[in-house]
Amino acid sequence: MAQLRKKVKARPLKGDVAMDKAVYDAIRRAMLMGRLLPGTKLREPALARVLKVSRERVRKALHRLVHEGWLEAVPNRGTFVPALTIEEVREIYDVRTMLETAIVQRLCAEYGAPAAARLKAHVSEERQAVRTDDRGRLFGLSGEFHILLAELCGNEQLSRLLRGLLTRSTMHFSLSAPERFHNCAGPHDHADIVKAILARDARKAAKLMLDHLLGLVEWQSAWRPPPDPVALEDAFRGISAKRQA
Amino acid sequence: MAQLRKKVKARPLKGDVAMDKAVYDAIRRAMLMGRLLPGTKLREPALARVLKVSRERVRKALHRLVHEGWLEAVPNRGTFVPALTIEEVREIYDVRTMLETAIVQRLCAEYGAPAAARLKAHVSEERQAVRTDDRGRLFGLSGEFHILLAELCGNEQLSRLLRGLLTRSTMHFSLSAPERFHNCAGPHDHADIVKAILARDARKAAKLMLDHLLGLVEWQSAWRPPPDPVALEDAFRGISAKRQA
DNA sequence: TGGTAGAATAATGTGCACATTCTGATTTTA
DNA sequence: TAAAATCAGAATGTGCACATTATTCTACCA
Repeated sequence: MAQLRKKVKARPLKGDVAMDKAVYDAIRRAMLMGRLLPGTKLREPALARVLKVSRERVRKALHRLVHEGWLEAVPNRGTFVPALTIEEVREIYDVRTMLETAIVQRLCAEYGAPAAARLKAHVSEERQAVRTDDRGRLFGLSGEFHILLAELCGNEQLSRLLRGLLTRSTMHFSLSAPERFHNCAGPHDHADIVKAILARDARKAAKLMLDHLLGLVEWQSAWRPPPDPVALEDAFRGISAKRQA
Repeated sequence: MAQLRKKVKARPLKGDVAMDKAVYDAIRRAMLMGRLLPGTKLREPALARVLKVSRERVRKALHRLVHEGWLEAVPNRGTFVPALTIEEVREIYDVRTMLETAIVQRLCAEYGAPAAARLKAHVSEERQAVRTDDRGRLFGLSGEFHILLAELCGNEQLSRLLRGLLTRSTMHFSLSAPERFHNCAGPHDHADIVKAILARDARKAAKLMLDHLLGLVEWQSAWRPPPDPVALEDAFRGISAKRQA
C-alpha cells in the first residue's frame, strides 16, 4: 500500500522529452520577443519546416501552449496567437492584485532572515541593471520580483499559479511592444515595497503593491500595438529548437 | 488589419470534439466518484477497451487531464492518479483563502440587486437540500457556492482560476471519501457568509470565509483514505463515454 | 463589374503500425 | 539463499498515410 503513495523522482531528461521542450520553448520565445503578432495563425507544417522537427512534435507543443493559455485553438481551423482585450488584461491584473496584496501582507508577518537577504539582493540587482541600462535584464528581473515574493511564502501552488498569471499579463505587453520598450516597470516601486515589508508594515506594503499593479495596467492600457503582419520564417529567424541562445 | 483581431465564434460541437470531451468527462467522473484510488495507473489500452474508443482518444484526454492537474504523467511509465499530500491540500486551501477573502470583501463593496438575489437563492437551495437530506446535491451546491462568489465579481479570469483550485481541493477528498460522506461542508457557514455580505460587513465576511476554509482543510486533514485497490473494469462500471447518466 | 459557385490546394485530425522502453518473472551465479 | 542478470510480454511514444475540413483561386453568370 505504502509504495503506491511514493512520488516518482524526476529523471534526467532523455533526448526526446528535451526536444519536446525545445520546440515549446522556441515558440514561446518567439512570442515573448514580440515576433508573433496577435491573430497570427501558427501553421503546423510551416512550423515543422522552420524548426526542423516532425509535425507531431509541433502539434504536441501547440496543444500544451493552448492548455496553458498562451495560444488559442479553433477545431479544424488552426492555432492562433490570442488577441487579449484590454478588458482581459485588466481582469488578470485584478486577480494578481488579490493574490499579491495578500502575499506581501503575509510576508510582513512571517518573513525571516533568508527572505530579507533575498529581497535585498534582488533590489540591488535591479538597481545594477538600471545603472548599466541593461533593459533586457531589467525586464526579466521585474517579472522575477513578483515570482520571488510568491516563492518566499513557501507555497508551491501559489508560486505556480502566479507564474501563470504573470506570463499571461506580460504576454499582451510582449506581443505588442518589442524589446526596446522593456524599461517601464519601475524598479522604484519594487524597492519601496521591499522597504515596507522589511519594516513589517503590512498596510503600507499592500497599498504600495496595489498602486504598483494599478500603474502597470494603466501603462499597458495606454499602449496601442502597431499593425505589422509578419511571416513565420521571419519570426523564427535566429530561433531554433535544436540549441537555444 | 481589423479582422485579425476578431474572435472566432464558438461553433456547435461537431461529433468528434464531443467525443473527446466525453472520454475526458468519463475519466473525471470516475475520479470524482472515488472509484480511482491515488496511485492507480491508467493504462491506455485498458481504458480504450473499457470506454470503447481508440487509444489516441484516450491519449488526448489523459494529456488534457494531466495539464489541468487531475493526473500525473511520468514519461515512458504512464499516467497516474495523483496522491495529494496533506501538505499540498493545505497549500491549495491557503491560496483559496487569499483569493476568497478578497472576493467577499470586494462583493461587500460593490454587489447589486441581482447578486443579492442569486446569493439568497443559493442559500435557500442549500437549505432545501439539507431538509430533504440530498447529500449528493448538497455536495454539488457546496462547491458551486464558492464558484458563485467568484462569478459575482464579474471577472472571467478569476472564475476560471478558482474553478481549477476547487477541483484540485475537492479531488483529494473525493478520491478518499466516497459519496456517502459528502454531507460535511457546513451550509451554515455559507448562510452566515452571505448574511455578512448582504450587510456589507467586509471584515466579518472575510473572517467567516477564513474560518470556513480553515475548517474544511482541518476536516480533510483528519481523514485517512481506506486502502482498497481496484480494477479499471470495476471503476468504470456504469460509466460510458458514449452516453452520460 | 461584382458576386457566387465550384474546384484545386493546403491544413488539420485520426487511426495504424512499428520502435522504444518498462515491468515482472524466471534463471543464473556468488 | 539472496542478489543480479536475462528474457518475454505489455505499455508508451512516434512517424506516416489517409480522411476530413477549411481556404483560396478561378470561372461563370447576373
